[in-house]
Amino acid sequence: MSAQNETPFRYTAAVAEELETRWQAAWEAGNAYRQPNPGEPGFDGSKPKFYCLDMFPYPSGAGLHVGHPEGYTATDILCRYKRAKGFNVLHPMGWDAFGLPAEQYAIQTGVHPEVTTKKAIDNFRRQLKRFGFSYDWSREFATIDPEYYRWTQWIWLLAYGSWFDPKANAARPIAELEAALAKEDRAIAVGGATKKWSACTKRERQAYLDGFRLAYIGTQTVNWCPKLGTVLANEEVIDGRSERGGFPVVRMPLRQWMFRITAYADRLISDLALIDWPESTRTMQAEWIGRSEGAEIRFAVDGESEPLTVFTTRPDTLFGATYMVVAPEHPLVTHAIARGEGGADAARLAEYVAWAKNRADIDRQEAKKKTGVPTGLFAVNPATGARIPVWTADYVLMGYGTGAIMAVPAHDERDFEFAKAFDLPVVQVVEIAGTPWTGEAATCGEGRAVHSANAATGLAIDGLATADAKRAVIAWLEAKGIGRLRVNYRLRDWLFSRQRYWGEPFPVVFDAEGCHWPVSNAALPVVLPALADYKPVESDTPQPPLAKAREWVHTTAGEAGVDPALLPPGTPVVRETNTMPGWAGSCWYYLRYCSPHDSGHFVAPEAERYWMVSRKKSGEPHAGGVDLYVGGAEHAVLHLLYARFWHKVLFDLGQVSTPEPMGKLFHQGLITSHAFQREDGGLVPVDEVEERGEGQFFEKAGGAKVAKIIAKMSKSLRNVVNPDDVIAEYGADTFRLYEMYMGPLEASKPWNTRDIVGVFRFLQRAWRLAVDERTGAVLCAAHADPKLEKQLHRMVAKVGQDIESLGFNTAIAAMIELVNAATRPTEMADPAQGGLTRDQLGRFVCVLAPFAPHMAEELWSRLGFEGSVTAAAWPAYDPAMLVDDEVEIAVQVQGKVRARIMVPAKAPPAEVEALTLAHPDVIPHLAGKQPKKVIVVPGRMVNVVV
RNA sequence: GCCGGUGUGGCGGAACUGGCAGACGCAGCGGAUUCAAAAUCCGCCGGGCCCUAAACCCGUGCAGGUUCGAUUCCUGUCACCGGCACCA
Repeated sequence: MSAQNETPFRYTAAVAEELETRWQAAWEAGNAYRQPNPGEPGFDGSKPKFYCLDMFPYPSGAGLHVGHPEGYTATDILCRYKRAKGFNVLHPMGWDAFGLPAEQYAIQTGVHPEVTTKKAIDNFRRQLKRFGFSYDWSREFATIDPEYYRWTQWIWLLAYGSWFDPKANAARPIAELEAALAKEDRAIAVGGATKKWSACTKRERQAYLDGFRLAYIGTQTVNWCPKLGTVLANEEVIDGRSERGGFPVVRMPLRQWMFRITAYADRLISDLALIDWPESTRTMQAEWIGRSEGAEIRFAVDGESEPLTVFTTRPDTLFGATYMVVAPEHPLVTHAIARGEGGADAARLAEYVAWAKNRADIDRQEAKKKTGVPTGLFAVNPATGARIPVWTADYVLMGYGTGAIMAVPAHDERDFEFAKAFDLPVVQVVEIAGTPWTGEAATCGEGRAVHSANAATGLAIDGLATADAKRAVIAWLEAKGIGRLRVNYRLRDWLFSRQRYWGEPFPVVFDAEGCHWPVSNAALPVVLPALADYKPVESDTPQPPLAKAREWVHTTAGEAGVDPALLPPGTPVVRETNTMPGWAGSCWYYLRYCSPHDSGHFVAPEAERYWMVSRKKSGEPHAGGVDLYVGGAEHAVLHLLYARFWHKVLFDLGQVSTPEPMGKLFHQGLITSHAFQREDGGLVPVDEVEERGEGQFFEKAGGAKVAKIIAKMSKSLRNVVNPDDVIAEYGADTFRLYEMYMGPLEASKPWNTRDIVGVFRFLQRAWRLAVDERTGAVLCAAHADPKLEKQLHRMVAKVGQDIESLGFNTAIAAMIELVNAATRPTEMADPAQGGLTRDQLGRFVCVLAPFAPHMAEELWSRLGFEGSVTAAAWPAYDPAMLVDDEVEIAVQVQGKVRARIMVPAKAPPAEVEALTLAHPDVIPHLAGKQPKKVIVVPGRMVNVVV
């Protein structure tokens, strides 16, 4: 007799597959997860709301990997639980489909990105649906949908039409600024001179306003990646290489569209305090923005009309500034070369600058040996009055501060190293307790000022602590008019153009004079033209592929949709051929989900107010809108910073209700895998290794011993797990359960296929509690076992708490414990004896439902309960059931457990003490001595100290 | 170098605000059932000492400290992971 015949109704992969696809179809047909908006039929305004968002995926051609369903399962469990607890739940899904990853895949396969992307989306959708996630698919969209990117362009135009008003510390329409300039006929800087607004040309006015727009065009030193054929944002460059692909990046000046994110630097830092985000991510953002407080000091330079301005965080060390350094790109270096002070030095200087410019960032970082040459110029230290040399060196970066420093070798390691290398003077001006000055090394940190007084200049700070010395020097600088307090940021403006095809076109055109004109909102979207040859141009200079769409590029103002009030319709114009970066669409997609089909607004105001406005327990409004945002930590300073910036612009302009987009953020941990490592550190793919004996691994070829290590999943290591395979072998419910049972959601943890069977067996046991494997009949206990009833209450309470704190692994453990306790022995006279009653099974199934929704729905239906388990309320528990009448407590003597006793839970300490001291296992350890002290922790333990 | 995080059985992990270390799962071992196997059910499962058991001792990276009591708090230290990195 075969096993199949004995237990034909066992829960197997085939059974799982059948019931999972059947229920998925039923849920879809019944719109089980459709969440209406306020004002729509079926909307229940009496319920609280919960907006739970997953980071939407890039639909790559490789399909879903096991990391995607980790976060998605977690949010699905939470959303199902919240629905059962009576919330209106917004839980949408969509596709982040523009940008480099999708485009690179298209280039690899030689198929147009539109085709590959749509195919990839279909595949991702199919895979996600197979997991049974409870998304409201009626809200689905992709960032490549013209009806979506129409609003991406609209938001860009909004930023283009705005400026940052420092007085309001907020964005304002640029029309207000323009009106004020015209009304007051203000004099503005044009070229080197100033001119009245009324006397300025169109182009001059535009250039001036471009200095204020939040989305502006300007010439910047950009990161050009020849291999990718595009420029990249600072955030996309890691150690001089592209974040995507790891290709070298060079820096070059280019006229590009930018976002004035630096205007928001302060608010982007300070508002981090308002949101419930992981500390690590907030720290990373704060460090990326890099606020530092210090002073700006202007040094007079011999023979130069303009002073040399530096930024320093240590103005208190001004007396120790013995030389100055400017970046090789600094304009003063050009002057110095032209002036040729010091004869032969001019040639050396020019040579050094050329060398430094061509030196890749990577080389700069590797060789930290200081290099530099004197400019031949001299500046005056305003504190000492001394003439100090001005050098140029590539350890000073043009992109930070003013691109120039005052060097204080005594108290800065880099300056010290440089001074030693080129024999420049070193003067100690700070005495630091615990770090005596030897002259052998720089002493860094705070202390007291020394050798810092000069009667001639009137500055004397000797003896002052660093903080006071800073204040004193700044006050002196301000009085002298040669410096001031200054806050500096590491953050640069955000480069927003890409020389790629697969992105949103900019809704802007240029006239013959090179002036830019916005496409009017009514003419949106500016649709990405179909282009057969979309490949990026691998070159040393940027060449956007869209330039190849000649008919599209060369058009008229009227054709392009420029407001006739701005430009006559017949004016010949060219379209912008750069496209927006992949980040554009993900900057605001969470808003679109609130009203994805609204054709009149980027988000319907009423929907935005309903879904995005939350209140804290105290009743005050929360700064952030989305109640829970779950995704990987790799976007900590990219997507998550950009989205905050866009949201703040929209907030300032009255388009959204909250200053922050995401109230609570959670990063799921990385799912890693195994790989094998040779003694020399080289990694060996898993399929080239065999196990001989217990935990001993050897390379198949050569037989060298290798060690099993944890590594990221990668194609080259052939340790990538495909979710489809796992679902085929065990079903979606098992997959969901396995990923949630692996460990804490936030921890990175290794995939171990062998362990999956554990949760599969749990589901089989749960099934067996309700279904007779031999007959398929429903099986229920006739009478409730009081002990099991109590455990069921505890399980309901524990799982509910654990879901709210995202502790899914322990929640599952609690369910397993209950099922183990309720499991019947193999040989049972009457299957209706033991196990759980129908009522108990119903409650268990409700708790199981968020985790394994398909099995839960099937059991719910088989047990004959009304409706769908997806609509059932979360079971109540009786708090009285959570406490025991009698508890076992540990009895310790000198902190060591010597006995265990059963006592009533509410036994008075004196009684416990008496029981303890009389205990036969305790008496020998007292050794006849009188206990000094007895500590009783009610319900837990008792400790006797002798 | 700086910042953040993590170190618990053979493995993944559990342990609420300091209170019985190792829940739950995997692997392993033993038993019941079976002609046999699978499946199922029951039991054991950190180390030492020991024929076995009781008892005892050790044990949460390492070394100290605070405490009646430390995986949990403090100091130092090592290792690994992530981020930043000539940022003035």
